[in-house]
Amino acid sequence: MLGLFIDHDKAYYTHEDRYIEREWQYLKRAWEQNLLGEGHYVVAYCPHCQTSLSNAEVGLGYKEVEDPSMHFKFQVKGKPDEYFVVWTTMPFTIITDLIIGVNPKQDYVKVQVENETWILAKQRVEPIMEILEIENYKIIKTLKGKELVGTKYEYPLMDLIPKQAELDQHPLIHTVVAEEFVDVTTATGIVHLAPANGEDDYSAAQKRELPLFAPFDEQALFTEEAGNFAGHFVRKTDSMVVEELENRGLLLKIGKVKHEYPTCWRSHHKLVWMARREYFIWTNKINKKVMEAAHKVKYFYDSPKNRFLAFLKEGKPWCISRDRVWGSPLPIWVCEECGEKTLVATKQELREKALELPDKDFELHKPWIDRIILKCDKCSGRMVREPFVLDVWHNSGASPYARFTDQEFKELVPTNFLTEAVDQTRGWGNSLLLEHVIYTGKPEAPYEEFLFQGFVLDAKGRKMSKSLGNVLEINKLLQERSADITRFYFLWKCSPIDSMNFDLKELRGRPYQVLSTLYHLHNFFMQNAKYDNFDPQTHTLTWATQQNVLNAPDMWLLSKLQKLVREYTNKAEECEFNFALSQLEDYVVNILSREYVPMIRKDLWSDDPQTLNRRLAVYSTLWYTLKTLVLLSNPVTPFLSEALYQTVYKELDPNLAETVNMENWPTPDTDLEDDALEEEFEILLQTLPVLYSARQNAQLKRRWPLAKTIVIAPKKAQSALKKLEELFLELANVKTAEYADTLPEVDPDRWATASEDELQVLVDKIRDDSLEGEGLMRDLARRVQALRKELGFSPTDIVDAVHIAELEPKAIELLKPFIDEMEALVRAKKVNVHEQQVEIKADWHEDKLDKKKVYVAVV
RNA sequence: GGGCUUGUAGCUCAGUUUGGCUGGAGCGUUCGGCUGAUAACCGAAAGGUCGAGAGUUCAAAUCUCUCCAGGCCCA
Repeated sequence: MLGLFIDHDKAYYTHEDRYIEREWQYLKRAWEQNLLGEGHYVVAYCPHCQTSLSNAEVGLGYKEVEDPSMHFKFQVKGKPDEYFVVWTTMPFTIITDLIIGVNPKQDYVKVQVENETWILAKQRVEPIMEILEIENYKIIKTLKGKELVGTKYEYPLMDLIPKQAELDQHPLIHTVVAEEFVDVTTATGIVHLAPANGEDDYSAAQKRELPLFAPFDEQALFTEEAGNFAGHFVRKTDSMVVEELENRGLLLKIGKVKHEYPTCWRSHHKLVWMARREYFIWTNKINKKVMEAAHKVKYFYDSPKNRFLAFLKEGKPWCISRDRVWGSPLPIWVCEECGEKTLVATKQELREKALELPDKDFELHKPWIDRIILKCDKCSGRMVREPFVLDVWHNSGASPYARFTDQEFKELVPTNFLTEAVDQTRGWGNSLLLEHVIYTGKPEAPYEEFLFQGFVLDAKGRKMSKSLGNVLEINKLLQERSADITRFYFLWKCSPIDSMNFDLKELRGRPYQVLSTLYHLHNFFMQNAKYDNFDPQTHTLTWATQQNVLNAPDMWLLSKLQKLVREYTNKAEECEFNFALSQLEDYVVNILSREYVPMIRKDLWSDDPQTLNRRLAVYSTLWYTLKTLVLLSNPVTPFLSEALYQTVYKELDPNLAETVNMENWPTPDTDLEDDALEEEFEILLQTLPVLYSARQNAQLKRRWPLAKTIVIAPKKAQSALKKLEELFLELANVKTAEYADTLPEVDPDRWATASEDELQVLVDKIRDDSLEGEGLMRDLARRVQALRKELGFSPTDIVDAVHIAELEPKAIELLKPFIDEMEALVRAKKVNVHEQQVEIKADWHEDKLDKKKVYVAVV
């Protein structure tokens, strides 16, 4: 809705067979390189719904629940009186306990309690003793966590679980390990680890290559391997475990605790973490290549780069299997007889190898795909498909190859530029990279540049959410504000990687002003250019140069434009859109609208055929400048650009391309650059406000012409002003100028002054009759102009007569020499001034001039 | 709890990489002015513990450490 170019003919759908077949090619490459295989993964599982939940789903269901709070002890092997003190809210996990963890860097102590020695974190001694209501205890030794590593403990339920007795033979099982994640600020600072029932636990075990002990089935019931606990639902064994520990004298305290714990968002049952059989891409094996590929990408900003690289460096295996119905199937078949596995990556091959096929016309989805039985190459047995579908991130990460043909893939991948929001660091940015490295076998990303963009927040910097009611609805927004102003605001306000506080009020402020000014500049240009029959094909800049009708302001404007094109392009290419747009903003609002237009206004305010070429030169300058601005802003404001292109540029030059999008990107023209001239204008534009300030100090309106100004400035500034004197005098509305190095001796009462830095400007306060008359004429002309506009005349209309009444005789006298000039200025055939309101064909309008009433009428 | 990141005027942002003069801009506010492209514009004024604290240094918004608060991702 905000404007996108989409090639609908090239749309791709990840559920189509041809996409799936090509996606499978990635898996095939992984399979061939031994990068795809079976493993275990600890997932959140809802025992009621009998399904695993994604992380996002887990996040949905945090609730306060009640759980057992069990303090217990593990006896140190060979030391009947020495124990590790441990706390858990899930007693059932003692069944799958394999190791206990301490933090290597933290202090632990041995505490004498009656005849026993207990080991726990130093800082937890007091709170734990309080909980256990033990008053007499003595710290007898302090040691670092790492000193405990390797200590073997007696696994308490060995007699009930024969498999645990078997595992106990392993040198690392039932020993203390060191893990940074162990927190010594809560509980006892010692954790027991059940790798089958916790993610941290699992990775700690995997790191040490421990065998997995996961004695439960798909329904979360303990299997025979769990010995006495077999057949029970895992969580139901909590109380059994508590009882067994108590019988063995290992239970210290059993209570209840309320805490935040994830529950199933559907059934509200407490989730259980369980190791389940899954398929993995062993990206850890190709981490070096992945890192090399990632380092070659340009990210434009350091923070998203650091974040992406840090994430990739973890090199975690990618679990790609999902237990769902919808999704692209995992194309792995397993032999029921010999356990042989095969990966089949095309429909054709499936047909060839099949023992059984579904209907003639099947698609590559459940349930059809599960009905395909293959013949085992090894033993000719029946092979059935692994029931998994693929992680959706695998689908999207496969797009570079899957969506294109081989030829297109060769030509278009790696692509130049991709952009996504920062949350896609672990999403698309990652999956695209991993799959491409696997597919090509090369340390190369499928994108050369990747811009990770920040999030949009509400005006106060809060996350947008339905519950807060601060969600911005784009449809509503677009009813009131254009897509372009929204786009401009997005890119202009802040760096694309920062999160952005979106404020409607702000959008209506400066962004509106910039676009509105650009639009009105075109209006202004069209009004005048059409009136003078400007023809862009004939009246080019080259023509204007040849006719010698380009003046300093035009050349200054054009020089500044080249700088803008260069800077804007550079910033945009670096994705510093906010800086690019603030350059554009400055050029449109300040340089062009506020500074250039007043410089050429007088040239345009004339019908004189003698000066037509000068006016045409201004139009050629504006044509070139405005068109360049429209092209620069086109990526940001495509609708406005197109509208202006059609109604202004194509209107005056029908030979132009069909759309603004067919135009080339502007490049700076060094021939038009003039640093010296820019410097001179810089001085002029610094001097004028000082002069205006001096005027203001003496209450001398800008409309009133003054006799003389004296500028005290460094030599360089003096010469610049002398060079641009005609323009300076006109903009200053002063008849003559003098320049000095130091303040001359003048009558301080006669001269108004203002200064800034090395610059001081004096203006002559004394106005003779002629200056007063001209000033009065311009005051009155201003009133007439306002009235003309109010009455609906267009600027080019010529009115029959203008009447001004209730003027003093002296004023009428002063005005006389300037009536002709006023007639030209207000475009009237005749200007009449009266002492009283006379009978005329039009209505009199009251106005105020320096607190006195005047009456104006236009016929 | 971990990683990345942000904190500068009433608001929105520059400036921090490479320490250096009195910390800037736009918007907003107040007063005055200007305006036949403009919903604009010009002049002046008020407005700052540069998130807090400590350290390094002749010198810190800028470098280091700790803390506080916000954001994203993960746990």
